Amino acid sequence: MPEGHSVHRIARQFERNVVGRVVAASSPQGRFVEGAAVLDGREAIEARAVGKQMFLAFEDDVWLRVHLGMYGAWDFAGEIVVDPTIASANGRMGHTNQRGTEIAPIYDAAGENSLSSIGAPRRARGRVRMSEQTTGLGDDGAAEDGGWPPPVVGQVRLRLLTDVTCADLRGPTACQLRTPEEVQATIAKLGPDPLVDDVTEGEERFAATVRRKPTAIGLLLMDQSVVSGIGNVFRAEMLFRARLNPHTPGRDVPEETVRELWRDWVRLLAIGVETGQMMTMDDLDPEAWRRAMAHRDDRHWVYHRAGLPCRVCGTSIVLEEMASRKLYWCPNCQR
DNA sequence: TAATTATGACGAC
DNA sequence: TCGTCCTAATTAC
Repeated sequence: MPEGHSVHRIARQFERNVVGRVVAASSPQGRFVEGAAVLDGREAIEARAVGKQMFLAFEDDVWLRVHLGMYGAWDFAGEIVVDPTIASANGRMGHTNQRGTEIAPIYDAAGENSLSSIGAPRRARGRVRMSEQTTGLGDDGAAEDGGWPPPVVGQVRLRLLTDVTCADLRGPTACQLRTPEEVQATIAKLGPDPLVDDVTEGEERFAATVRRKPTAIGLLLMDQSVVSGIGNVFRAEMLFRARLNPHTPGRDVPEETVRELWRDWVRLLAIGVETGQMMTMDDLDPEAWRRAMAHRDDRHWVYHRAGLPCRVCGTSIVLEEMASRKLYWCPNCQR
């Protein structure tokens, strides 16, 4: 269930571990057999993330488009080269379960220590799930059942295998082959992504769009044609950080506030890509930061805090449905 | 063991 | 505004 930061991290994993290699592709689940057959034996050329979508280019202009939707995830296994940028925040790579507990760290080749945070990319042996969910792999994170390739567990739509790395895709909303033109068309419909587009241009585009719409800002932030990569968590948090009422029509949001929203997204996305977590409470003292990183419940201003006192004013956080998604906000702070 | 939940998005009314 | 699709962890019973 990733928002934009996760998809960018996944694309980096593909760049590190799959791009430049020939893949063996299969669809153990059986629902992408024809597509996998086309990919099989091709070299991966490029990995690109835009908003919540990832595009993998293969030889001969064959592109794979993947959208994880609510439940999708990539599981990496085998020898995994870890991007030092990605590994830096936690000192090791891994993702969090619902409680925010670090799980499935990658272990080094000796299977002993988790990766250190500094230095060149390193090879590791183990597994990593590229989403925010727990893997059920166990806390030791080891994939030491010996066999290669790893046994298929559950519903694997697509398996991409290099000589040393295994990437399993499960539960995606979209997994399809596309032509370069189709990829371009898809990307063209998306709003600016701070990690793809020039941030200044992005700000102009975002501000111009928002300022001419009568639609509630709470809806606009989730609209991928307005801005790419924001999901339900970042939406709620950004609105609180801006002290903005989610129901304010886009065109009524002060220009400077709209621009501040964009700049906030630039900042939060960068933090998200570095840490792998949606840390929306910055300006914390070291102890509070540690707590926030360790426990998901300590990480947000309003998300998932219905009925709890606002961290700023004590008012009970409201939960309401907006376009059939849960929206959390403080009716006192966000006027 | 079953029900619930989830960080998405699309299409039919 | 609904229903639908996709999967697995967590919670309820």
